[in-house]
Amino acid sequence: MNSTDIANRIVEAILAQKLQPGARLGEQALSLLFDCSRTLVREALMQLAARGIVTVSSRRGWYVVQPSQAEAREAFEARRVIEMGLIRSAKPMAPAALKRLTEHLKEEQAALAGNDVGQRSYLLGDFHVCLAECLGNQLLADTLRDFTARTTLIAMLYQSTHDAHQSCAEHVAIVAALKAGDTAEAERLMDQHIGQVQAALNVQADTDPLAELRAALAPVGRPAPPAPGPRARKA
Amino acid sequence: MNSTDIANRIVEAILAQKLQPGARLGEQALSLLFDCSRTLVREALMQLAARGIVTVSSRRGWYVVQPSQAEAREAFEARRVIEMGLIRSAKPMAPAALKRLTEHLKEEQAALAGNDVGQRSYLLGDFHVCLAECLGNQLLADTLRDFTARTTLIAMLYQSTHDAHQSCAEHVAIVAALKAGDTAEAERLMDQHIGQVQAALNVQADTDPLAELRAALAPVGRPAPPAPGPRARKA
DNA sequence: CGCACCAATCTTGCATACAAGACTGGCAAG
DNA sequence: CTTGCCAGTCTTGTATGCAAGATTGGTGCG
Repeated sequence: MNSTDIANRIVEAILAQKLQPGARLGEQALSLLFDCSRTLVREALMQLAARGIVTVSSRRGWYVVQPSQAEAREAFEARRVIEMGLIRSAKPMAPAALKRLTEHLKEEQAALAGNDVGQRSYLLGDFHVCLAECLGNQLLADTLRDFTARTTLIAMLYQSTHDAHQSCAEHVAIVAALKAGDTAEAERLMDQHIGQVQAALNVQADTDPLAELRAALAPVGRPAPPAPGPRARKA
Repeated sequence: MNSTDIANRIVEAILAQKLQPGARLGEQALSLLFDCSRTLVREALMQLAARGIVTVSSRRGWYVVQPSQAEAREAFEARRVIEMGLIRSAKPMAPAALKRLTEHLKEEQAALAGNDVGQRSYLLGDFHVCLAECLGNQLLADTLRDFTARTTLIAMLYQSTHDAHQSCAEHVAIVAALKAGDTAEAERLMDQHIGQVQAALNVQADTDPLAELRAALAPVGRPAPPAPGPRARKA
């Protein structure tokens, strides 16, 4: 169990939505959990900080990042740029690569049939990483994994209502287009797909900095109280 | 002087071609240099390892990465995908952003006039980072910085013969196209530019694993001895 | 002369100790 | 009741110590 393993475990937990944005990652707690010294935990957290997945507040603690609205926009924009560009410049895919993607889609569908929300979330995100690998670029695949972790956190933070079944169907359509050699169509579908995911975010927060608190503190069984209008400050 | 500062210093040194690929980065040497304990150096190196800029060989030492041919291809491909996609999806640029790019071009030209090869290399690479920032995506800009460090190392490793003056002229043309609002032309120019840089690599090494040694050990004042043909092994 | 072996040395891997900032809860003064 | 203060506790920040693998240079044997 070295520091890279610990970092990977944390990333996987995020991809499976088992770690919320803002979750505390205490050095001692992790060292107990992984049965090692704080040194290794610290090294893992440092690596994740370099990848923009956790942040450290001086002498206060380590936390899973909570992307702001602007960062959320950048993350989706980045994924759109990379994935569309990747498809655009793709050469015809090898049969083995297509087979692997098809296998992945099967796994997604199996997870949708089951009850494991974590596995479902993980596979839906991993599709994009898998696609990058199949298109022949491990470097971009690794980059996309980090960006996917970020968008997963964003989806949790902004209470995305995106439907997993729809996502999977879109993945299927993308692979079908690739299989047919129609990269232009695949690119269009990918653009639409990322747009769908992004559009599902609940972005009311951009005019109401207390939205998160308000939602969290809303009385149970009733919808959150509406945000007071700008005039309310003077009332 | 914290670990992030140390990491940044190392990245800057690479971008300025002051650290060769394969350069040894001993923990103790760096701790002496930066007047701190090995702990901080180690954290910095861990961050850089997570970003793919250094590697560690167990109990042997830390080294600046030496990208393979395949990794070189991936790095250029990744930059092409990101930068072209970024330009393609660019909205018309703000005057302030265009001003900043123009300033940058001036700096490049000043460096070309001067003798500081490090500054020259740094600015030529930083243009791309700067462009990404001006196009409004800090996340991709940071990603590109790491990829640029990588391609800089590749250029050193494969003895690129690319001309700095030509690169700068191409940057000028790209900014001109952006200023004119002609993103299609800018995209085309960027594609061509990255292609030029990539094409300047001396890729004879792919059939001759000893190319590096042969070049390094060539008698001064004469070109490197030609690689013996495949038959030479039997001779 | 060549080769295997071994000790000395160097380097990282990991744990632990201690220092110092940040937060919490209680207590007392207003 | 509110507010300011202070001690106790928790958490990270940094250095250092020791263990163990890797390398190297020398030495003795064949």
